[in-house]
Amino acid sequence: MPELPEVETLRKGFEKYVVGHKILEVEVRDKKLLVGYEKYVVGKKIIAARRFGKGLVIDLSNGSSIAIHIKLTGQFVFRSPAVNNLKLPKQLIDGIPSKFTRVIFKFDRGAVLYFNDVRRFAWMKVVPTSEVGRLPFFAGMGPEPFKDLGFEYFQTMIKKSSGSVKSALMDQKKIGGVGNIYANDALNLARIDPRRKGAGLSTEEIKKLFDAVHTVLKKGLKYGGATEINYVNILGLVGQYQNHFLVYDREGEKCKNCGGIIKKIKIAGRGTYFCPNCQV
DNA sequence: CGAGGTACCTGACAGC
DNA sequence: TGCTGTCAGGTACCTC
Repeated sequence: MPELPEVETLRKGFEKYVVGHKILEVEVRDKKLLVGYEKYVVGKKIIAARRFGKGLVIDLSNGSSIAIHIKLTGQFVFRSPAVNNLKLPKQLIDGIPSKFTRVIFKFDRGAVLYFNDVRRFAWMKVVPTSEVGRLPFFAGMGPEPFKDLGFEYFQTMIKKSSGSVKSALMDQKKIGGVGNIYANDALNLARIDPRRKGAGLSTEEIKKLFDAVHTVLKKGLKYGGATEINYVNILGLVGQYQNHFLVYDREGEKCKNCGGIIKKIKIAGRGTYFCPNCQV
């Protein structure tokens, strides 16, 4: 699912292919998105693509930005004469535009950016670039791995949380960017039972977890993210991290660490996978 | 304030 | 075949 590695992979794609293009036309097919804001983006050039946690920010040449959260099923797929000449592997999503295409950005030089979203959970907001940080989602977000998440803060945060350690990892207000997949895998790598209360973890365990969070996110980035439902990068290609899950979506299979059988339970309403044998 | 539950939305899939 | 029910996941919002 779109978590830090997936959104970062998408952001890199924007940087490589979309930045520099000028928006000539916007076709909004879903009335929930961008309606009334077309005038702020048409005729403007895309100058940067930034990421905050699982959020994406596209900066425009007129001092406006498009803040985006692709939620569960949002996809951005870029096409241009140059991209069409690339020899892309046969894992392309098919049918763009499709009935799930919600917005189409038409650029100069024959380029097009499709925004697809099956479940329509995604949001897209146009705001002055200087005010992106005031949008509630960004304003409330905690520090994020590889950026400003320090161990001292992480340790304090985990120890004072009253719920399960897994819920704490997934709380965007506590840490930005970690979702269900990477929380499950990080806890397996740190050999910690996801049901445990954060307050009950030792400093040593918290250090292992801190390192594990970074390790699994890095691995996710290396494989271009995970495609569980329909995440794709800017070219429409699926990620590969799902082939390297430690425990996520592997109920009944063997733990890669100890060979124990992976179990699935629910924690705070979320599917939770762990190895009862080595995660204690 | 914090943590848990649920709505949001729709396709996939299991079971009848 | 086709219908019904359940599940999935990130966040907003409500409730305790």
